[in-house]
Amino acid sequence: MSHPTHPVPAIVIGRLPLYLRALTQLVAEGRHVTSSQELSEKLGFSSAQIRKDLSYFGEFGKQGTGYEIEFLEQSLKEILQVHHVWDMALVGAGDLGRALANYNGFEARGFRITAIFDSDPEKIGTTIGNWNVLPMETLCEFVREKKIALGIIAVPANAAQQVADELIKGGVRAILNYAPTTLSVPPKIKVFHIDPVAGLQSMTYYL
Amino acid sequence: MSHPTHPVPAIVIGRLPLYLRALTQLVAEGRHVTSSQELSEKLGFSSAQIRKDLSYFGEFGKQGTGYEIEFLEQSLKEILQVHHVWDMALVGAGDLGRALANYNGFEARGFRITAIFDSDPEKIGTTIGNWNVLPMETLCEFVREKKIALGIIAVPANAAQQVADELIKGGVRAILNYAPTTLSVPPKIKVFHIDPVAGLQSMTYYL
DNA sequence: TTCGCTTTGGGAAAAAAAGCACAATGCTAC
DNA sequence: GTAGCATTGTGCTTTTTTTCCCAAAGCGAA
Repeated sequence: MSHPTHPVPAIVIGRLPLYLRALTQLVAEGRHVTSSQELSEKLGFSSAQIRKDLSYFGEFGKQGTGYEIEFLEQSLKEILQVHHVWDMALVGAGDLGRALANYNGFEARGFRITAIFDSDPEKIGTTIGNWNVLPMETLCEFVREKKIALGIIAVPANAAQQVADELIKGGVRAILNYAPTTLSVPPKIKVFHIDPVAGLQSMTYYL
Repeated sequence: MSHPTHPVPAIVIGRLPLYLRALTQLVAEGRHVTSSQELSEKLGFSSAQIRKDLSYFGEFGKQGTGYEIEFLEQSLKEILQVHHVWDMALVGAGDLGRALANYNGFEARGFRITAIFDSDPEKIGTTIGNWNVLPMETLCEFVREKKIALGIIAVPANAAQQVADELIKGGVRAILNYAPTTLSVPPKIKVFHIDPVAGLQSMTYYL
């Protein structure tokens, strides 16, 4: 059952993709059954935590045996709604945008870049991978037209808020933000922020 | 005072870089004083949480007034040890490695790429930005020689563990991992993992 | 100076998250 | 069939994290 009656803590949702990633890796190794204990060792969470997280969504395991990997994998994909592929609009055709466009790890995990936008006339019309870089002015309409729910921001910090506003105007409901700045968005819009420097800084504290 | 007697929760350390980023932004806007209330609105944490987080390290504010921005910024930099610049070894000269090498947001925030390594003979010797791509075989010795404490892994998932082992053998103490796989490392080694797809997947749950 | 407004720092309370421990159950070997 | 071992799901406990709240203190106006 993938429709819990009680709300699931966001911190639990944040771990599910990691469980899913580990399961997919096990499938690739030809494995069929695993246990919370094994996942615990692979991922560094306690086995009790893994079992409790999964139990928010139903019963997936067999006592004495563990979890049937393909079944749990499929269940998690449905819970996270990545059993079908999401279209995404990528904004920013700089080095980072190019790296994201050429990254071929999206599709297998439920995502696909549908178009790339940039405001630089030098870049508009150029080709990255299989895409033509489109002008920023067409972003909002494109997103609305194609009912795209996800946007990726890969522009400098000072342009990020403006891009976010355009994406949201077009109807995007979640944003993956690579710009090192906090975005201000309506409460319904989800934002996931990637800031490698923040990660580095929290590690150097310990050195 | 930046030497707490009691250990500070890791979750608090994880927020400090975000406070620092916001403060740097305020400085750039020419501001001199702020409050936990203002930071709260900018960052989306409660003001009480911000005050309590800072109070682990001492008293930085003035009652009735708030925080002197430059002073708090400098204090946080010292706490996080990013008041001086850290050298980093980047492994992987693919699209992502190139994007990281060309990213110019590292240095201002306390980090600098010192060398780039790859195992592909086609890439070794080529130039990325100001760097020559060096052969993987020289990684361990280079890191040891130059006493580099930080490594960035930007290689495919199936090569990541091997690269991590080499970095650690050379003496690296923290790793920024872009490969979509969990690394197994000794307990003293810090790992910060960046997986955009995991972020996307935790957002699609809510859509 | 005094009043009124503002804001911090931190003790205490509340809420959230994690861990413990075990009954229930399944598998395998004999 | 039964003994022995493994593993889940979950109620309960403990720990961690967040929030609440207010005394103390700074500032500016009169």
